[in-house]
Amino acid sequence: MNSKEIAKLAGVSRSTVSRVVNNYSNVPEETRARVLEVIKKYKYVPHASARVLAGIGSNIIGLFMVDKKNDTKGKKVSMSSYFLPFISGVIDAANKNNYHVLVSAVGCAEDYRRVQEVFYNKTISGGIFIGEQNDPEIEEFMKDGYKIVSVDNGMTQNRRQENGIIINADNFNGAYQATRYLAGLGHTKIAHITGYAGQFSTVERYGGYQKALADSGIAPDASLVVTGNYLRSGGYDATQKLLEGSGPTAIFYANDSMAIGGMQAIAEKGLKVPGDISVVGFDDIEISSFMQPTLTTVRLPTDTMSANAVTSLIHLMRSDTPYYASYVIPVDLILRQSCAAPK
Amino acid sequence: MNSKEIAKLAGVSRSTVSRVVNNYSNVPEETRARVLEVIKKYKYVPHASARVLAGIGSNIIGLFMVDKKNDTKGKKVSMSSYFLPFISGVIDAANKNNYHVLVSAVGCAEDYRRVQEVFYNKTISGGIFIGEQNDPEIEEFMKDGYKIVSVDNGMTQNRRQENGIIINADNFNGAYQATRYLAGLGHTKIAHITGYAGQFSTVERYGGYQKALADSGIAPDASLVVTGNYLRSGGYDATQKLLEGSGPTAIFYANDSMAIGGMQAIAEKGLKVPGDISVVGFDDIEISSFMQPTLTTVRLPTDTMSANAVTSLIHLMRSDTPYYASYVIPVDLILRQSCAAPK
DNA sequence: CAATTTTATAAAAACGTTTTTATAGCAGGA
DNA sequence: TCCTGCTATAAAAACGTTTTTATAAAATTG
Repeated sequence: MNSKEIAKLAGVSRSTVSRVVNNYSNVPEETRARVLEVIKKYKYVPHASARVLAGIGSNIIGLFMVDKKNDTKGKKVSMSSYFLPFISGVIDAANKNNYHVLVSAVGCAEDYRRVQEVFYNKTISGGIFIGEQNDPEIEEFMKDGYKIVSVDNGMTQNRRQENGIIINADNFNGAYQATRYLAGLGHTKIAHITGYAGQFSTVERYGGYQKALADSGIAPDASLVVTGNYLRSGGYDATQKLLEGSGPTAIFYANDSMAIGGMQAIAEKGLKVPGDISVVGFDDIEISSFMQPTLTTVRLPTDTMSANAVTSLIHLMRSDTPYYASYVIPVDLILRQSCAAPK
Repeated sequence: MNSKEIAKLAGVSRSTVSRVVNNYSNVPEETRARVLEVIKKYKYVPHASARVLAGIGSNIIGLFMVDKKNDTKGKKVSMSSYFLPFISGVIDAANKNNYHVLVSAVGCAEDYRRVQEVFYNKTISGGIFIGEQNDPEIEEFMKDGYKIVSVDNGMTQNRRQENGIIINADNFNGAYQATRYLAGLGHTKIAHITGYAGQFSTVERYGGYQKALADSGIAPDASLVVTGNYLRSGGYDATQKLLEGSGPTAIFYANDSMAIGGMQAIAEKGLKVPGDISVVGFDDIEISSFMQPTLTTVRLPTDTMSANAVTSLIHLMRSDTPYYASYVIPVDLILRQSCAAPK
C-alpha cells in the first residue's frame, strides 16, 4: 500500500495524501478526514526510504560504543559494564523524540568502515560515540560535517576547533572527592591504581587524586601509584604488585572493575576490606552495590549524560551552523561499606 | 557525490557505476578499475535509502527487548541483566553478516507502535525479539509476513502455526539438572522460588524442578514453593516468606536476580550460604560470579542463542517461503560456592 | 564473408515519497 | 464587471539508486 493507492481510494492526489500525512495546514478538514480514514483502514505507513530520499532526512541516530581495550581480533567486542545503562538511556531519550537508534560496537579500525558507511550512506543523521576515543576517524567525521556527540571523550583538551559536542563526567572532581574522603578518614598512605595509560579520564582521575593529596597535606609517594588498564584483571595484577611493597591503608581505583579485581587480590592476601584496607572505585556499575562489602564509589550520572547526549545531538542535527560545545557533568561520591578509618 | 557524478567523472553511465558497485560480472577489468578509482578518490558510498527504494532491501535488522515486568509508565525501560550479552552477541553476529542493528526496548503497548513503524515503513527487513512475550502484536507481525525470530518466547507450545522462528534455552532441563544436583548433595527439603507467574520459562523451570524431585524420590511439598517474579526484590520477599515456615536446606531460584535478592534475605536472617542453606540460580548473569559466595547457577548460552538468532533470521529473510521452526538450546550447570551438603 | 550470437554499455523505467509549480475556482475590491 | 488575490489541489520534478530494455560493436559460426 503506497501513497498513490491511498490517493486513488480517497479520491485525491498523492500531494494531498502527503500533506495530510505531514500535517500541513492547507487542507480542509473534510478532505483530511476522508484521507485519514483510508490511511487507517489500510494501515498505510509511508516508506521510510522514500521519505529520506525525498529529502526529509533519516530519523535514525547511531550509537557507537568504542572499546579498544579488549582483544577483538576475530572475537566479539566485549562491552564495558557501564555501557548498558547508557544504551538504555540513549534509546529511551531518542524514542521520546521520535528517533530510532542503530547500535554498533567499535573495537578495531575495521569497524570504523561500518560506522563510516552509515554516516556516508545517510542511514543515520547523527551519531553518539561512547567510550574513550581519540581516534582520528571521529575527528574526520566531525570535519566532514556529520553531526556528532562524543561522550567520555579524550579530545576535550586539544581539539576545540571541530564541529561537535563533547560530554564528560567530571573525572577530576570525582577523584578529588574520593581521595579527600579517604584522607578525611585519617588515611595517609593512599594508593592509586590508574586507568589505561594515556587516556583522558585516566589523566583526569589521577590529577584529582594528586590535588586531593596536596590539599590534605599528604606528600605524594610514587611507590603508591600503579598503572592499571580499567580491566578487572588489571586491577587484580596491579593490586598484587602494590601489596608487595610498603602496604597502603587505602586504595583509590580509577574504576569499579579494577576495584573488584583488586578486592579479590586483597582477600587472597588474607587482608580484610575495610578492616585492613579501604577501597574506593569509580563508575558505580551495577555489581558494585552487591559486592561484599558493598563498594564505595563515584557515581557516573549515566542518565543525565545519555539524555544530555541525545538532546544535544538533536539540537545539532536541526541547526545548520556548525559549532563546538563541551559539557562537564558533576558526579557524586556514593558512600558504602568498603571504607573505614585506618587502625 | 552520487552515482551520476561518478559516472560522468569516469566517463561511463550510471548503469555501469551500479554494476561496478554491486560487483556484477559483465564489466571488463579495465572499465571497472577506472570506475573504482573515481569512487575511491571521491569516497563515494551509495545512498542507502535509494538502494532500498530501488528494491535491494534494507540491511538493518531490529532487536527488540521486551520487558514488561517493570513499571514503565513514563519511566525508562530498565533492561534485564541478561540482555547486555545478547545485544552484544546479536550486534556482533549481524555485523559479521553485513547487517546493522536497530535496537529498541518494548515496555508498554505504546512501544509496539514504534516497532510496527520500522517494520511497516521498511526501515528494517527483519527483527529479533528477546524476552518473555506472548503478545498478540508479535503474532500479528508474523501473520503479516514480516521476518521474525523470537528468543525466550512464551509461544512455543500453542502457536506453532505461524511463520517465524522461536529460540529457547532448555529451561526444563536446566532446572532439572540444578535440582538433581541439590538432591545429589543430600538435600531433601529443596525449595523453589518461581519466576513471574504464567510465563513459559516459569512453567518450564518449575516443571524441571518437579520432575527432578520425583526422580530423586522426594515428595513434593507445596509449602516449599513460593511464587516470585524474576526481580531481585521478588527474590528477597519470597525468601523471607519461605523462611518463616519450616526451613528448607536448599533453594532453587528461577533466576539469578532473585537468588541474589534471596541471599540478602538469608544473610539478614543470620543464616549462612552454603553452610545453612544451599542456593542455585538460573541465567548466570555477570554479577553471579562476584557474589560472596559465588553463585552456582545454570548458564544461559547467550552467545549461542544470539548467533543462532541472527543466522536464523538471515535465512528467514532470504527465503521467500514462510516456515516455522523452534530451537531449544542446551544449558549447563555451573558449579560454584553456594552449595554444600546439608548438615 | 554474411549471419548470428555475445559483449559492453547507454538510456529509460521504476521504486515511493516530498516539494515545487501550475491551475482552476471563487471571494473581495475598485 | 473585471481584475486581483487567495484557496484547494492536481500535476510534475526531484531525490539516487537498481533493473530492464535497447543498441552498437565485436566475436563467433557455418
